[in-house]
Amino acid sequence: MALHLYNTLSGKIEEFRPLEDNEVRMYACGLTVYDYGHIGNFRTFIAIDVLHRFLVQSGYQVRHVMNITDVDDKIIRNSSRAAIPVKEYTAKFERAFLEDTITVNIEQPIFVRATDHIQEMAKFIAELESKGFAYRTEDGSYYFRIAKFPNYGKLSKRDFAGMEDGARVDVDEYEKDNARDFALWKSPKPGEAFWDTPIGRGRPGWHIECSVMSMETLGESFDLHAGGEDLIFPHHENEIAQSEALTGKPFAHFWFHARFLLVEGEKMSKSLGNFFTLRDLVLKGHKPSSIRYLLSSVPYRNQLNFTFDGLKQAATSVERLRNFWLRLTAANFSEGATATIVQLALETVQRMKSALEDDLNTAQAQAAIFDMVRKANAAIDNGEIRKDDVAPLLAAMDKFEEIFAVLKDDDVPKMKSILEWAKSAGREQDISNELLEIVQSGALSSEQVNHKVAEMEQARRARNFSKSDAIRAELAAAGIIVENTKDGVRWKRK
RNA sequence: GGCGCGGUACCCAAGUGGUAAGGGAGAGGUCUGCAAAACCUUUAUACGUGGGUUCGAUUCCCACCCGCGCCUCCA
Repeated sequence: MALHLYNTLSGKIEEFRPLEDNEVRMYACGLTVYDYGHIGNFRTFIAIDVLHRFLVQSGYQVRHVMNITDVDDKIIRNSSRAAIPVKEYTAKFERAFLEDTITVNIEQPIFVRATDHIQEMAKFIAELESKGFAYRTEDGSYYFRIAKFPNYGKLSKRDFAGMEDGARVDVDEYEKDNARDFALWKSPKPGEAFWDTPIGRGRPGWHIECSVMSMETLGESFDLHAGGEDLIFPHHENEIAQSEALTGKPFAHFWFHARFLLVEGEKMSKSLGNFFTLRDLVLKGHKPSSIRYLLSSVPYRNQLNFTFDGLKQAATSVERLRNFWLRLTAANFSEGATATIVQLALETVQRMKSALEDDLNTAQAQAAIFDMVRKANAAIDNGEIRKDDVAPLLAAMDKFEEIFAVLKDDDVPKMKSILEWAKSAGREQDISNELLEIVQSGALSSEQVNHKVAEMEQARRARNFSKSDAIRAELAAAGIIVENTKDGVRWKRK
């Protein structure tokens, strides 16, 4: 079997084959930086990241470009309201977005910024105009002429054939030839930000940036284009129209769309009060690893119901996996190997691979690792695991980690920096006690903890339990949990 | 109205034409100075409702009910 993905363009699950043998060129629509990224954004970005990571794991060279939209109507409006330049307005959110991608362990793509490509966009539009696909209106805006592009609608499966030029005229857009024609370039209204270009003053329409930047970085035809499901129409449909009108070649071959999530069973919206940015959740004391785990646990084409209960469950699940990893690395096993265990590890790797090859079925991949963990834990208890079994089991865990990226415990420093941000951004009132407690567990260095734990062990061996309990309590207060297992003592941060 | 997706145990959530993965939670037990971790057992006569096809359907078809998405900005 090989990787099979649902392709929005064909409406079917297809085998994914890159245009060039070993290289995958993919482009993803990133964030419009007029605000902080919310969990819906990150559900999509994590789905794309899982794809990226799995392609790498499958042996491909991956060239993954993600755009940052740093000019659009909302940005223009908000920045002019705040009376600050566009660039200054977006810089803050752009920085936050880049930090957030690191917070949830997104394998870094090549980021490209819309405002760095304005001149290329103008050139692109000029070429479209010379080929008759674009026209200029009286105010200096440019529109794409849909009637010239017969395939319009092929991605979103819409039929525009019945639409004649001028058949329906939108009163607000009286300058357009056809109501469906979309903006390539917008002339500035008084006071609005603009760029000077050979096609005049103005700013790009929403869709043009992705056509320009993807073709510039990946070529006229590339393998895969990704985004949230809402982008299918009009954004991606329009990108196809512009791009293929210009080049006459197929644009992206695969179209990958992640489904919207629900929050507590309802559509996320500010008015319902269930709208959360990534930072909101961390401030409430939720670990980035829990968030990532929950967001990746439901296959990307299924609706995911994001709940706080689910977030707690995710935290426990991650904990279970981390505990197993610790147990495996800490315990002393006898010499030799047990064939059934080695076999189990190999089967698990295979199960994960098959699951992910099946349109990235993350739920099944997770089920596979949990099956292994349960069986291996039981085997450890029964003394059936020996030294040479550890490496294959760890290898399976590593394969899992390469995709899901939740086992490595670096939550505390990440949460700490978000805590610092909150203080500097005037969000003190949103800092929860849970967050403070977790961050506090990072206060003691590992050396300090090791020292205390050794002291505690000494007291325990001397059966001085009042002293050992006192140390245990002291460490617990500092957010350190000490565990005495059959295999010896170990500790972890809360 | 057009196009599309889904309704599976207490919760989250896979999946299959032959009678239901996984996680969480609950209950009981083992281990343990305490705590934690771990393990074992247990928790869906059954997959929205009603029909149909079939030897057999949760899985296919039809209708209905409910939820969700796109059709204007939105991951």
